[in-house]
Order: sequence, then structure tokens, then C-alpha cells
Amino acid sequence: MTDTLQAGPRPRLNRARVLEAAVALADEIGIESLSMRRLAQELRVVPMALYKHVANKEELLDGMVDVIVGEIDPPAADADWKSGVRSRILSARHTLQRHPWARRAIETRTAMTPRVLDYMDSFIGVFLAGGLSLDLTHHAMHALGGRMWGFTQELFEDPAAPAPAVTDAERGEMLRQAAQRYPNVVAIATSVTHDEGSVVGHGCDDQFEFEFALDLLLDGFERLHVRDWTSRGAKAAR
Amino acid sequence: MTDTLQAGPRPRLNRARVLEAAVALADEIGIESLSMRRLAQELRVVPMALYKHVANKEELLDGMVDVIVGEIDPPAADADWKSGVRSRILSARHTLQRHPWARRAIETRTAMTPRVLDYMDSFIGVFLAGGLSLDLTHHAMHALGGRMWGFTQELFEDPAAPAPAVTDAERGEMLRQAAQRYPNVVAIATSVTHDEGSVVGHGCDDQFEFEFALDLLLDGFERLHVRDWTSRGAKAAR
DNA sequence: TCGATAGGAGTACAGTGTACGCCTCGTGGT
DNA sequence: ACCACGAGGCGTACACTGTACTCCTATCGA
Repeated sequence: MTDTLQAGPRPRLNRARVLEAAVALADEIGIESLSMRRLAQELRVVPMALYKHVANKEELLDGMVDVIVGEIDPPAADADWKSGVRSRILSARHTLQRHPWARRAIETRTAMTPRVLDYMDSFIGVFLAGGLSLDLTHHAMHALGGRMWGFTQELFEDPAAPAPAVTDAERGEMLRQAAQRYPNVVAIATSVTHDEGSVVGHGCDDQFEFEFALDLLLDGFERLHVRDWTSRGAKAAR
Repeated sequence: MTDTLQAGPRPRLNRARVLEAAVALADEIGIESLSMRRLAQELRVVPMALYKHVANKEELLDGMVDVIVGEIDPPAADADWKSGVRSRILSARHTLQRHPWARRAIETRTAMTPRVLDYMDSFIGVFLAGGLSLDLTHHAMHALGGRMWGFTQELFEDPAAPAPAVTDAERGEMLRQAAQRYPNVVAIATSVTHDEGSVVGHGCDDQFEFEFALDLLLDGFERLHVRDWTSRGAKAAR
């Protein structure tokens, strides 16, 4: 009876409620004003209560991007890979634009949460289903970089492998599980490492990937340029 | 004589020295550990002394990116625009890689410092000197986005014009001065706004620019894909 | 020689993330 | 029906952040 006197019975906290409230609050007051204290106040709870559901603020932010990545529409069953990729990216962009802070948050976060891996896996799947080679798909993912997210960033870029001390057996088990959930991601990763060394995570030349995307764009500019130039010339000639 | 007992006479502070020290310190301990107090300690000075040369931490960070942008090599007098742009971008990337924190710092900063404008202006100049139209150059700048900086970001994206209260006369004067220092930037900006509305800063469709760059990449993938496919077919046929 | 002044020193305050200990319920085993 | 237990919320405390405000002092032009 006592708590009915309050503005509401305040249902018990849980991780999902914390994360959703954080997302909503960030939408409202901006990510830079989002503090643990402010969030706690919003949930009508003492600040330290949050730490029962979130290890620290870093993990809170990780969880927040996880939530919004989960909001991205699943890939529509498009006719060809190109329009499939295109519509997915634009859908991601649309989702991200609803949360202005999300772009910056994703950039600073490097955690590979399950939903992020899901997203990437289905993304890669569209390419592979379209018949593109593992290699080309790999480069394409790099070139798209953050455009996958509806904006731009350099993905995979920090090879500071989290690699938390695990035995080889555990590592093998994790890999098998990952291969089940994220078959495409694993396919790309392993195909890359086969070429070069044996260390997972390396064997992917950052500089090459950068120049690959750069030259794709430059070639595109050039094509548009000469087309423009010739059409102008044709117009002048007739 | 008293100060000769110290590790050094400690030359007087000035803005440049503060900025340089900040850059060096960020290189050493990381941007997230760089605090005003830590920086002051490094300069053997009381924290508040810094505020005589920098309005606040925000401005300190602005100054830091200004410093590193200034480190980028000037554009080499290349034969064609394409290799000119290419080498400039790779040079920028090289510079940025020497300061791991710079990438993230530039992303969060939106201030258009003189050196940034200088950089962009000379960049645009390479395109225009190569004969590209104002329009294509404009789109190209967008498409390259942060790749101009040796990484990736969405530039121009926040049209929240700083527009600090100025009279029309002042505004006109500023524009004339800007046109002298940054002729190419102004050329692009004005050519865009001519098309659509009269408000400076708008008239540049974000969505269009995004899809422009996206389609450039997708077309590139497709070309590589069919080339791969046909060569594979040819090999199988012979 | 003198006084204006730029620049450094000192103190103080609000706000941040979070470590640690306590207390209070709802719940499951006996 | 009891009771212990543990999840989850509370309170306090600490180190650290940016920076506002006041005072002091060394420097330099007249």
C-alpha cells in the first residue's frame, strides 16, 4: 500500500529496462548529458542500483548500441545482391538517424556484441548469396566500412584482439559455436587468415583495404568526369 | 637563481607551447587520459594557468586537431588530379596514423579552424584544376568524406550553422575575406546554394550525397564481380 | 623609476564514475 | 509454516574531472 502513494509501483529493474531507458534518455537529452546519476533518477532509483545490471558505464553504452542495432530491419528478400545490400544499408541509416547520438557511440565502441555479429553475418550473407567471392565480399565489407551503419567509419580497424585468456580447448569450442551462429563471419575471417599467417585477426592488410575503397571511389569520379566531359563535347559539336 | 634549482627555467607559456604539449601528451598517454590537470603538471604549471591561453578544454581539443592538420604535407604538384588526390589522401592518412587519438578527435570536433579550411581549399583546388565541375567536385568531397582525413567520416553533415550573431554588413565582410583565403571552398558552397534555396548551408541534400557515394561503391563491386566471373568462365571454357 | 598588465598561483565547487557495506524483501526447500 | 538465502535497491565515501573567482608577481614600455 505504501508504494501506491508513489507515482507508480515502479516495476523491478532489469538489464533490458535499464538499456531502454538509457536509449530513450539519450534521445531526449543527448549522449553527453547522459550520466549514471541522471539515468538512475529517471528510473527513480539510486545511482548504484544500476551497477547490479550493468558492470560499468562502458558496458551500458555497449548495451545501448546493441539495442539500436537490434532495431535495424532484417534484410528484405531482394532480387539481386546489389539492391539487397542497398536497401539494407539505407534501412540502417534510417534507424540510426532516429538516434542522433548512436553514430558517435558506435564509433567509439569496439565491442562485438551478438546483435552486431548477427547484423554483419546477415549482411555478408547477402553478398555471398549473390555469388560474390569470399575475397571480394571481404573487401566490399571493408570498403563500405561504416556505411553499413548508415554512416561511415573504418571497421575492423583496431586489431587489438580482446582475446581474454582462454585455453585452446575453450577457444576451439567458442569457434565451433561461433561458426554455427555466424557462419558467414567465420567464413570470411578464416578465408583471410589462410592466405598469410596463422594468427587470427591479422593477415588483413589495412593499407590495402583503404586504398581499395579509395580507388573504387576515384575510378567512379573519373568515369563520371569523362562522361560529363564527352557529353559536353557532344553538345558543343552538334 | 631560485628557478635554476628546478629542472629548468621553464620558458613562459603560450598557446603554441600548450597545444604542442597537449599533442605530445595525448600521443603518450592517450586522449582519454588527457586532463587539464595532467597537462598542466606536464608543463610544470598550475592547472588554471592553462586557461589563460585556452578558453576551455573544448578549445584545447580544437587546437590540437589544428596542429596535426597542419602537419599534413602540402599537395604535391602531381600530373593528373587523380594521383594528386590519391597521394594527398594517403599522406593525410600517414600523418593521422602517427597520432592514434586524432581520428576520433577530428570526428567529435566540428570547428572549422583556419588550417582545416586551408586543407579543404587546397584539396578542392586539385579537383578543379583537373577540370572537374563544381558539382562533381562537391559530390566527390562528400563521397570521400573522412577518407580525406586518412579515415572515414561524414563531413559537412551537421548543418547547425554556428552563425554567431553578426550584422549583415559584418557577414558580407567575412564572406569577402573568406573568398580571398578559401576561394575554392566558397565556390563550392555558393554554387550549391544557387540551385535551391537562398539559405546558406542548406540546399545540399544529405540523403542524395549518401546514396551517391554508396552507389559508386556498389557499382565498383559489381564491375569487379562480373570481371571475376567472366575470367573464371573463360578459364573454364579453354 | 614606476605602474599597468599579462600570466601564473591558490582556493573552491559542482558534477562524474564507482568501490564497499548494509538492509530488505521475495522465494524455494524443509 | 517456517526460515535462510540471495538478488536487488540504498547510502556513504572517494578520487578525479572541468573551471569560476581572487590574488599575487614578474615583466616591460614610458
